[in-house]
Amino acid sequence: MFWTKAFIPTLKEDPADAEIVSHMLMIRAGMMRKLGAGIYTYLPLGWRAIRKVEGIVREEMDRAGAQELLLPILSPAELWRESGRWSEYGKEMMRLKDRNEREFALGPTHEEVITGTVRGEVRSYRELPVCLYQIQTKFRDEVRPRFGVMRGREFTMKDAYSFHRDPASLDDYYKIMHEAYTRIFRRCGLDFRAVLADAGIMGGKVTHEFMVLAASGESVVLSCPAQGCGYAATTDTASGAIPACAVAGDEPLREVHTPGRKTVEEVTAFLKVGPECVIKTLIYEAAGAPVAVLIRGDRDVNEAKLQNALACINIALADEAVIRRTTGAGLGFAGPVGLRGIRVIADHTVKGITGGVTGANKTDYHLTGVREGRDFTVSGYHDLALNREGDGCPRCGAALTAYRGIEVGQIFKLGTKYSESMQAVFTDEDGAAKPFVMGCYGIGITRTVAAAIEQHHDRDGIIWPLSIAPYHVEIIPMNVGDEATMKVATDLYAALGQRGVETLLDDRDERPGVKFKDADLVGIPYRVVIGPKGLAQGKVELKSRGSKETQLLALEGAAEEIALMVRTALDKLAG
RNA sequence: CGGGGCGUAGCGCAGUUGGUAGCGCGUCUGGUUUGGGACCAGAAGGCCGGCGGUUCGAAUCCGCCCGCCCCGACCA
Repeated sequence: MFWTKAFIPTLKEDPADAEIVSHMLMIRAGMMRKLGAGIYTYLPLGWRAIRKVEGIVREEMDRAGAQELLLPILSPAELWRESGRWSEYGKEMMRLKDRNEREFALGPTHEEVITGTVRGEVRSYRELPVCLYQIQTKFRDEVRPRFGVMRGREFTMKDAYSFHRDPASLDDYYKIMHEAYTRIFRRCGLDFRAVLADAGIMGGKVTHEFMVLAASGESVVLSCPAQGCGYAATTDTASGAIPACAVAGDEPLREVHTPGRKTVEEVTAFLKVGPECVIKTLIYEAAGAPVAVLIRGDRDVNEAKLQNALACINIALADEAVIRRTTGAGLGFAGPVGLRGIRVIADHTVKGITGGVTGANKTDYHLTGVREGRDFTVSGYHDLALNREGDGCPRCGAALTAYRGIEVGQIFKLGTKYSESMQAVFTDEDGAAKPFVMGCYGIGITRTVAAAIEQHHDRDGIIWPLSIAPYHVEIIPMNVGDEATMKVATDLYAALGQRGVETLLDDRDERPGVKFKDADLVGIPYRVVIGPKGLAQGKVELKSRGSKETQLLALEGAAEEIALMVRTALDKLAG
């Protein structure tokens, strides 16, 4: 491609509304433009990078035995009612009505559609396992779209669904997919980790997220530094030993006046005790019913764990009216002692507390000297705490360390959640109708591109991994007015093209500085400068983006040499 | 949805006693330049987010709406 013919609108300045590097660079390098919050137009350069990632994903999915198909974006509400997610999915799902007031969803994910597709078509265990995938646009009405393509409302995703005869077959295939994902992200040139995760609304128990390591990542991973342990999990799902606190004195239960002290911070400052003495009491609403959740005052509740403990997806902190109704007190004075007519569950950190501080269920009063077991009991203890750095590894006990990551993929063992609710069954060897055992496997394509930029850039711009770069080589003729220079440039361009090297030739009549700046910004891995310095010796200058040194290549055979370099580097990434 | 901020030329921004709008970059023309975002001269480009109000007069004051960004609860 010749730059003068290409649509690559680069910008000198950072866009005002971009916060993170990948977002700024994708705009500045002319890869995309914003149309609305979380909605982007992909310009040719951005689209090429996206298609590179898609290509790698396709190759690896095919290698793993999956077959590509294309499901519709628009799906009737009926299908979602079958699985229960029409109501369960909540506001995140984009919904619309047709002219006859029939309801539809814009697919945020496709378990229902694929299950509806396979159901009735795959009838025998002999046809299993089967895995189908698509690369397609997904819609999610995110509460807060942000960070460019990282959290968009419309984004490209690869989603695969596998159907199995039994859990053992799913287990085998899950491993194959795990391996395929590892190959994909390695080929994309990413530094990543597979970590244990929470299944959330997808259902199922076993799931891993693939995290690209980046300080700008929205996910936090807790991992075990101990040699040979290997435990790593997102904070949504991580468990870990929380250090016990010294048991406070065994004072009698006493009511104290704590006017206006609502938060743990205010109460502990007022009573001159540590936050670990407080039994924090949060009133949640789970499927409309209030639940009191207790946790030690120095800890926070992990809502993903709470959802699992309550087996309820729609949970939220109750508003003040509900709190008043259930506790008889204003916000900030709830406590488990004497709390009636409401389910009370607690995190393990609450067990055995003596001399504790809790709300008195009476506005402006707290209780001190509270003893678990004597003054109150709970209906169950669960792991509800948000773990953090320093907590003990659940496998080996070593202190966990934390790092941030961008979630680019997730694989799930769904089990029979969808096949059962949607009556998708096959006939097994014994003649019995059984629900498919399912797995599903997602990759955020557009997010992967952004993650790659987060990991590969410098002050001047993007430094593409060769495998996903929009072009392999950029040729910069120093003086486009000079016939000899242009002859060398266009000959090299043609020779590289013949050898399958994707090349961009910056034939703009611009000063060198402008072209160099844009070349750095756009980040094509190899740059060939054709100018008087080299030509005087019959040579061209080759430089890798991101490296300082330039090497001179003899004009003769330059195309051959560059093509070989590109091929070798790509092969190396492909493993 | 709650809290904070912003909407003025393609992009980045200025614009306070209220008097019909400016700077830098980019674009176009001409010239001089040409190894890391050149210089000179000239030019084009604005329903000042929208609607309503106050006023002789509104980018500026008031109200409502829309859009965008950031901070808190979600997920590929």
